[in-house]
Amino acid sequence: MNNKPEFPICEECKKNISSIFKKLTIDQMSELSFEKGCSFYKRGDIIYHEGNRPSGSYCVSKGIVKLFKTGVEGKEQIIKFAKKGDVIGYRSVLSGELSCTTAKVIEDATLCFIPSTTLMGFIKTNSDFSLELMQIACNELGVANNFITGIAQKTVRERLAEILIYLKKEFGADENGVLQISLTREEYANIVGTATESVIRLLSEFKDDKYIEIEGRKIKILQEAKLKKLGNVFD
Amino acid sequence: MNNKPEFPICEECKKNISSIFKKLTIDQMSELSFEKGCSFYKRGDIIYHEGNRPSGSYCVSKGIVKLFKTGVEGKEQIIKFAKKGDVIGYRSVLSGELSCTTAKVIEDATLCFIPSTTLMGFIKTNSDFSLELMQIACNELGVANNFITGIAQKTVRERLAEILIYLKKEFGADENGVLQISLTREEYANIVGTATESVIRLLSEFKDDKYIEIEGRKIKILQEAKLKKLGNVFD
DNA sequence: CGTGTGATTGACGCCTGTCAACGTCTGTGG
DNA sequence: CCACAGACGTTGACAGGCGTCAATCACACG
Repeated sequence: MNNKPEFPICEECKKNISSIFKKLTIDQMSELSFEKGCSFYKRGDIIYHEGNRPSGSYCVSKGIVKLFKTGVEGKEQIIKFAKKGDVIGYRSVLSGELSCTTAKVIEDATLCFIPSTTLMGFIKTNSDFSLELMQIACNELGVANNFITGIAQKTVRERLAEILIYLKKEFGADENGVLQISLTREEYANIVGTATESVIRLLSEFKDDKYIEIEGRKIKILQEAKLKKLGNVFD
Repeated sequence: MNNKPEFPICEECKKNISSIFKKLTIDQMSELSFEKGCSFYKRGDIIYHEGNRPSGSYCVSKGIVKLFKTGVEGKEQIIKFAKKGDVIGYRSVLSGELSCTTAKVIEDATLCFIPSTTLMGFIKTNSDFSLELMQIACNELGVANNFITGIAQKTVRERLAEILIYLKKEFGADENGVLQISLTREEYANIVGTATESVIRLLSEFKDDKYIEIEGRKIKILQEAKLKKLGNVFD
């Protein structure tokens, strides 16, 4: 009957345990509801561009967004994925710098826009919220440090195995073990830092070794333990 | 006459423009002076270990400290260097996680220890201080993202050129252009993510190309512009 | 049906990691 | 004072992982 995408309610977001907004007061929640904007995006849409001065941050209500930097030669380096409950674009707002990444939609998404002034207001008046945000930033910093170490020390093969495990853990798999997230070969390459052809060849090898099954962009994890071992992933 | 190393005064640190403590109130400054500990460390000393739960953070008053993660095979990956005015160990305190790096002294150092409770107290009661700290964390996150992109996309040669430029910018050079910071070949390798032998060979090549001069650990930058071009460094 | 994007495969070769041997320097202990 | 150990630096040989280029195929879309 009504095919219009649903407009997200902040209260709903607040209930989400992982949401930073749970620390907001009632008044601040209504302020947020009033100030925030909300938009629907399709795969390929760009939320914000690297190098621009951001006017606010975004909260992902639905869908998946990739954040990437553009290196020399124009090659993308995917820095992270954001899904429901994640806040993106806060780094540049807080540090007062230009955006260091571009945010692009991978899976049709709904995002709420939070103006810088609103966000900064919350930070200045609500220390719990502020601390929560700080925790997120610091956690992300730890993840980045791990990423650096992995990319610097592991082989492409190991990193690819690792990323498959990560994607399963982060975005889940269906009842058959097929990864929920769907990425192009090039996107895989842009995560692990290699050439598209290398990804294709290595995925083929994983398939030959019966670690995974491939059907187009659908990747089914058959032997997670073997992949973990290969990728030096310890839980 | 008096060869004892000088004990740093917080007030002095506060004057330092880059210090986050400039946002503290008078009362908080005296609290900090009262609560803080201070120690002297020699090259090779470890400030804190990866995997431990930290009891506080440290402010570098003098010297240089390297922060590194230990990857598989025990190889170090240097994540960052900290020098006068930098605060280290705050990430795990704020995120409530275990330390994700080890901090080791590279150049004899003086550090002030700030207990977690003191730091958290400041954060909860002083939103300016809190914001300042958040800016530091977010800035560091941006640096990490750059690092990831570089290490994923650039060749070892490019990264080595880049790091030489970075070290000059960050730690300066004497009147002859010799880098102030002194690192072993292995440490260079652990920054750019390569083998020690590769660093040695590439530094030799840079020398042959007259980009640098080498005398033991002293590295003199001869042609910064060429190195910048090689490393794809744009100011 | 032409066009464009993404996936695949093969050929080729260089960059880089690994292994091994050796040189240099410093500090330590006999 | 010398021998020795240990850390660090250097060089050569060698293989193979991985990037690059090019051609082809599959598939969706206007």
